[in-house]
This record gives sequence, C-alpha cells and structure tokens, in this order.
Amino acid sequence: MSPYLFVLVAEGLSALINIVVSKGDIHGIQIFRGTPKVSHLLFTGDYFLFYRATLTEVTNLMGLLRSYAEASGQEINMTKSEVFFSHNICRPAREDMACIMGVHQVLGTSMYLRLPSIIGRSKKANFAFIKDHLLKKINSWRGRSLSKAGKEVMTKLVLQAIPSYIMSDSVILDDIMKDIKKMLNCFWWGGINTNKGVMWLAWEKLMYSKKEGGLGFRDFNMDMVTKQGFHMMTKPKMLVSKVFKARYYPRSSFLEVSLGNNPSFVWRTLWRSRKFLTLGCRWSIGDVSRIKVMSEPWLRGMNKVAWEVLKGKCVYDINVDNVRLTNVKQWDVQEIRDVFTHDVANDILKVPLLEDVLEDSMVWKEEQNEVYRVKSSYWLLRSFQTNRLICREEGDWGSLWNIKAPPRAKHLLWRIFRGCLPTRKKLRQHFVQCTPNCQLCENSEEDECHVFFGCGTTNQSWRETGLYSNIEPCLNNFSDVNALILDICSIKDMRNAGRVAVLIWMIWNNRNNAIWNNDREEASKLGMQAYHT
DNA sequence: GAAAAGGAAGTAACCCGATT
DNA sequence: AATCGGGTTACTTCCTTTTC
Repeated sequence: MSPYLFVLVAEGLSALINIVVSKGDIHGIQIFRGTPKVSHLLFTGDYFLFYRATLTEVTNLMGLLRSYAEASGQEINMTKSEVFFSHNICRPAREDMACIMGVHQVLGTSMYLRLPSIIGRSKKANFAFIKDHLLKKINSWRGRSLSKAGKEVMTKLVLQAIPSYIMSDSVILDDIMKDIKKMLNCFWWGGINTNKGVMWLAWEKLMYSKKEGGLGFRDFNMDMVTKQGFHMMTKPKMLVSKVFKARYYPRSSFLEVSLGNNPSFVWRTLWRSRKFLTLGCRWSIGDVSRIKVMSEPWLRGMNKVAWEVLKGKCVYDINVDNVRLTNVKQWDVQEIRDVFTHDVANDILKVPLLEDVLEDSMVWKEEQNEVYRVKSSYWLLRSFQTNRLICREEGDWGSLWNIKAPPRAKHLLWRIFRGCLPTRKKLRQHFVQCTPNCQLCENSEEDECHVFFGCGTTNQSWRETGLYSNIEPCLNNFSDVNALILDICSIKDMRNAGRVAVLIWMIWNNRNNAIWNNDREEASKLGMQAYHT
C-alpha cells in the first residue's frame, strides 16, 4: 500500500484513540508531571500504543482495535505485535493480559527502526551492531577493484552514512568509534581481496580537510546530536520538545539547565550539545523578551558569554527587557552605559532590535537562512579545536585538488605529496621485503623521482606528450619530487597541469601493470593516451 | 623502525533501585 | 523530588606485542 494511504488510515486510528482517551476509557502514559500524556505514536506502518496495564483498559483497547479493523478493512496481525510491560506488573498479570490480546511479551531488548529501543548499561554491546553493518557493507564491496577516488566516494556516501542514523541522537562510544575508524582505515589502504596492507596514514590524518592536506573524511556525530538540541529550542511545539522540557527544564531554558536527576541516555546526549549550541546560536530579540542577560548567548561577535560587569550586584537576574525602553523597540542607552563596562555596552548596542521579530527566537548564526546545518556546525566546532591535535600539513593543497584531471589522478598526486606511494624505496623503509631496484629498467633504486622522471620509458613518454619542455627546467631546479610536481601544478595553464597529472597517473598505472600483470605499454602509446584524455 | 593493536590496572562515570 | 550507594561499565594511561 502506498505510504500516503497508510497515513490517511492511521489518521483514522489516531482520531479513534483520541475519542476513547477523552472519554477516559484508556489512559496514555505520562512520564513525568507536566509532560503531555502520550497514548499513541504512529510511524508509517508501525503503531505504538501506550495504556495502563489493567484488564478494563486492555479490553477497551481490543474493542477499539476491532472496530478500527472493521472500519478500515485493515487486519491487525497480532502475531507480529508485541507487548512490553513495566517492571511493577507481576508475572501472572502480564501473562493474562498478553493472552487476552494474543500477542507476545518482549523484554524490551528488541530493535525498532534499527535502533535499540531500550539502552541499558552495556552500551558497548547495544551499539556493537553498527560494526556488523559496516563490516557487511565492506565485505560486499570487497573483490571489486576500486580506485582510491572510488573508495573515497564509497566511504563518504555509503560507509559513513550507515552510522549516521544512529549518530543523530546518540553519541557513539569512543571504543566503537575507534573500531569504526580502524575498519574504514583498513578498507581505505587495503588491497582488493584483503583489508590488510601498510596503513600509510592514520585515519585522523585523513580526516583533515582537503585544504589541510587530508581527504576530508568527517565525524559528524556531535554535530548531528546538536541538531536535535537546536530543534528542541526552536520548535517548542513538537511533542518531543514538550516532553523533554517538562521533564528536564520546566522553569528554565535549555541552555542554562543542569543535568538533573536520573537523566536518560538521550537527555544526557542532548544536554552535552548545549555547549556546542552556544558557540553558534544567537537569540533574535522579540517584542517581549525573557532572555537572561548573563547566561544566554545573544550578543553578536562574541565567543564567550560571560563578561566583566561594573555594578555586578544583580545582573544575573535581569533580562534583556530591563535594558530596553518600554513601548519602543530601542535600547536604553543610559541604563546600558550605567550597568556594563564600556566594551560590553558597545557590544550590546550593536545588537539589532528588529521590528519584525515578534517573539524571542533562536537562530544559527553560521548560515544565511539562520537554520542549523550539520556542515557549518562541523567547521565551527573544528575551528575551536584547532589548538589541539589538529594542525594542517604544509603545502599548497588547494591547487592540487583544483587541477582539471580525473579524481584518480589527483588522488595519486595526493599520495605522492603525502609520501605514501608504495615505491620500492618506501616499502623498504617500512621493512617490507622486496628488491630495491626499479622493476622496469632494473638499473637504479626505485624512488618517486626515478619512477616519474628518471626511468627510460617514462622519460620518453614525457617527450611524446610534448610536456617535456615544461618539466625539463624544473628537473634541474628541484631535488624534491613534491616541490617539482607542485611547481608544475601551480602553472597558470590548468589544462597542462591536468595533462601532467594524467600522465603521472598513466606512468604509475603502467608500472603496476608491468609488475603485477606483466603487461607493459609502449612509451609512445602512453603519451598519446595521456594527451587525449 | 614506527605505528597500530592489545593488555592490565586504576579511576571516573554511569545505571538503577532504595530511601526519605 | 532529590539524594545515596552498590555494583558495573567505560575511559585513561602506560606498557608490551604485533604487524607491515
């Protein structure tokens, strides 16, 4: 059945339930005083019904479901349904009621929408399934030979998307995260049939952005969680927002509340996102404002919320309304200058009071449309972490990725720059047993310089393409391959740079074919191919 | 030889029920 | 509603082993 029909029919069920609830025949559950009573949650074909575990309510519910089935013509499959009882219902009572309804009892350990429905103490075990998913996916792709560029797409679009669903409302444990990164790194550096191989770079270094010399793999976990926090603040009318607000911060705002007692796992996660929200969120001030001056982020262009105060006696109690003229939407300049230090006062006066903002509303300052985006949040958080481990690798990485060449060629250049191209010399440095000499000419040691510029065949192919005139002067000036290639890539003519990149890739490809498949191309042919790509 | 992985042990955090 | 404590689980740190 089409999903739309499902929704239409479900509306009917929802209405039915509402009627019965309002008559008092069935009571929804309330997890806390002040939270809305929830009697049902519907998600496409899945229905969650909540009610008291008494015989009358059970029979009422069954009657309701029967009339729904008759009216809609939809059979409810009781064998596929499950019931979960609270701990304080004794065993015989549970069995009786389950029997009346004709459904299984569950312990609550099952999964719903690919998420564990109850998260207990051993989260490691609860979330271990993520690793299985990933492993399956990787295995299903093993055996196909993917270029590094292909693997990049695969990793970014497929593999990292698997945990993202779970990541959107729970922070994955470090241990599991470590394993995931390990798996991805193995996949990245591994060969066709095996995930083994020299891991030339740690995953953390691949997570640098492309401009910083990495490949831009990301970990969005915290940012996705923060998105939920943003929703919680900006959409107070959503059911979840209401429930969480009533349970955890009934009298204060989301940003200033303490963790509270008996916090749930999800609340813990949301709660942690506050400090990241304060980095990118700003209040837009409405007509009547309850924003507390000291504890809420509402100033523009300030990284810290706290500041120095002149007459600091009760600033913690005042809100924005107190430093504003009544009736007119303007700052009370006199008052502000009296209470705050000079700099702070200037900052305050810079905050615009917009006529068309009626109510206080939270906006995301990193985006034009002021709506939270995981992407901008990621860069924001990262910019705050720069003083820690994250530092960029030296080099002009921008020009590398801007070259007009197929991605596979650019990836090869990147590997050369990063010093992780498995030439014989490099392999021996990593203590892999192999002969040191070039496999094509067997004259000299195989290092990058020799492969791409020194070897007889390659030299010839440079001439064939007519690019030799470009690189010849460089050969004498630079001793370092990186600097040489970089110089060629930064020449104005992007088409030429692209040709150089392609030819380099063809040379490397030819070398690999020669070594592994004993299949060697003529230099002239290489040159021609590179020229016409 | 270097980096990653594994192990052990001590410490912090957490869950959850009991208590008032 | 809030706090406390017992028992687990997770994290940290340091060290050794393994792998290429």
